Order: sequence, then structure tokens, then C-alpha cells
Amino acid sequence: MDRIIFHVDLDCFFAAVEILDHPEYKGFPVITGADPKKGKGRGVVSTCSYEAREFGLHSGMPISKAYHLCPHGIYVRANFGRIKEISTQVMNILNKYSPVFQQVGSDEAYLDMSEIAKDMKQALEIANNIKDEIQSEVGITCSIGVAFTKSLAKIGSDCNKPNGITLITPENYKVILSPLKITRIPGIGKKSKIYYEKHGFQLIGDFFKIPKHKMIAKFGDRGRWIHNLINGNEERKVHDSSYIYHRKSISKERTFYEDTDDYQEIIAKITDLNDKIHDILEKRGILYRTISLKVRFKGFETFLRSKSFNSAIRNQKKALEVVLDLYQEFYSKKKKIRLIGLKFSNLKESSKSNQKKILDFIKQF
DNA sequence: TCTGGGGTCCTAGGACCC
DNA sequence: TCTGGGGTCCTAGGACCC
Repeated sequence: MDRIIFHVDLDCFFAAVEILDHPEYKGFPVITGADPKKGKGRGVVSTCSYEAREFGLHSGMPISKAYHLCPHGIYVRANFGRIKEISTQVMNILNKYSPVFQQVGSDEAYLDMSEIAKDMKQALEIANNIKDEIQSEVGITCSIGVAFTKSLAKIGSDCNKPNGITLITPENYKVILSPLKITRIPGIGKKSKIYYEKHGFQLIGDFFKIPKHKMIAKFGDRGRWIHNLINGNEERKVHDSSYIYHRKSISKERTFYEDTDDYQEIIAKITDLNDKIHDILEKRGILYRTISLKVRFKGFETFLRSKSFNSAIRNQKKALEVVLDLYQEFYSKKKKIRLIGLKFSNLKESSKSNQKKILDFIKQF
């Protein structure tokens, strides 16, 4: 029996939240992201409304370029407090429709509807209800992909944007996928696109022409993965509510307003990032075993250096010592630095925080 | 055009152990 | 004397996603 999976994707979510809070922005190009500073700003577009896309803008585009293409746009910094609030409202609605639910980021979720919808016709009705409820209760639109695997549902939610529903079934998947560019496959990005195009593959349909054994002979494990994904041969489950997510790392990085070789400024930034991360680690009762320093030079050349301890610790002073030690290698290069970043990984919950969790749990009874 | 910040996952080489 | 094979850990780099 085929499964029924929904992928719900909120339409240009960050910009939609701005428009919700400022109805007068509706119908105009709204861009969230870095401060464009009259075309001299650093950073990128985070999300933009469909009106802004008319000017060629898209997420990830340098904000300076966006400003040149669309100088009269409404440029705002993302309001993360409101984004979190609205996101929670939407996720609570979605979770009502199925207990087998998985949120991805602030604006996406998967629902396993296999036990709830008896066929595709009913699934389509439910998808419509979800869309209507989010629209009337929250005031924003979403797009939904309905399919028999997670990856196909995700591809589906992108097919009819904004505010659309796409049904992908074992009967129609080849017809729907064939004309799509290969980058619509989640996991194939810029680099893979160039690689596969060199081998003559531009559309997903080009992959359908090659039998599985030839895909494997040509591209190895990647070939097997692509073949399985586009043919709906995939078992990945939608995590249910009992699934406990353990984050694997916690990091902070900052791009300087201007590239710098000022030792004091760089040390001050490293110290600041270290302090901020330790605040979070302390609040959440997290220990780490590995510390990494990221350095990006002028021109975007990027390096990572890391050091691991034998056992998990949380020691702000020691961490700073280690990071400054890792930094020495780069200081001697005498090159201007664009970005500095710190990452803590191999995380472990401190026994104290575990004890607290157990106590909280017992208190319920 | 000139590239944010927060993450995850994968690969590959070298050290080390049995 | 001229070099096995398997496993695990650490480090560095990179692709990709939201």
C-alpha cells in the first residue's frame, strides 16, 4: 500500500510575515535580508515577494545586486520574533491534521496522512482544508505537495507556487517530473548541476531514459540515489512527535562590515562570539568536545581549524585559549579577514541538565 | 553581481590499534 | 624486510538546505 505524504511549504514566508504586519506593503516588491545601504551593503536577500521576483530577485542574491535591479523595493530586516510566532501558529494547525508530523526550519513541514486519508481524492480535500485554515486563521498562503514519498512531496510543493496543490501518484510521477530541471531534485545544487549537465543531463526526464544499472555504472552511489528518488523508491519516514531531535553543533559567525587585519578588532570579535555561544550552552546545559575556528579571507578563501578534547567540557576561558591558539596560524598570513566564526560540536548534555529533565519528568505524576 | 548565518551530511587521508 | 586488513577517531574541505 502506497503511503500518502504531504509537504507543506509557506510561500515566501519571511516576506509574507512583513506583509501581514504591514498590509500597506501588499502588492509591492518586499525584500527581507541584509541592509542594502544604497547598494553598498554586504549580505544577501533572505526572501522576497513575488512582485520582487518580477525584477529578477531571488533568495541568496547579493543585496547590492538586488538593490541595483530593484532600487524602489521595500527592504526590511527579518523580524525573527514575529516569524517564530507565526510559524508556531501554522505548525500547531498542521499538527492537528496528523500526529505523524515533522517540521523543517520555520516554514516547512511533512505530514504522513496514510492513516488519515483513505485515497488520493480525500487527500486532495484535506490539503485544500489545510490551505484554507492557514489562510483564514493566520492570513498567509502555502503550497502543498501530495505524494507517496517525502522527496516527491517536496518536489510537488514547489510545482504550483504560490498557493497551489500538486498531486504526484505512481501513475503520473513521470509525466510531472520529466520536464523539470534536475536542480529541482532536493540535494542537487549548483555544483552537481554543472557536473550532470556535462554528462548530458538537464531535465529529470533525461534520468528516466537511463536504466538503473547504467545510472549506477555511470554515477555510483549518487546514481542509485537519484534513480530511487525520482522513481519514488524511498522509505524515509516522517518523524512523529515522539522523535527527539538532537542538534549536532552550535555555531556563530560574523562578516565584518569591512575586511580587516586589525588584530584587536579580530580578537574582540572572537571573544564576543565565544561569550555569546557559552551563554547559550550554559542555558541549555550543553557540553562540547570539539571547538572549530572558521576564517574567511578577503576574496572568500575559507579555512577551518578544529581541536577535540578527550572528554566533554564547557569552559569559556579554555575555549578562548584554544581558539586563539588556532587563530595564530592565520595571523601570520597578514591577509585581511572578511569573516570569523566559531563552532562547537560533539555535543553532550551535562549530567546536571539530565538530572533536571528526569526530575521534571517525575514531577508530572 | 560579489557572495549572511544557522545548520547537516559526506568524503578522504592519516594516525592508531588489533 | 619492503609491508595485510579492518575498524575507529580526528581533521579539513565542500556540497547543500532553509
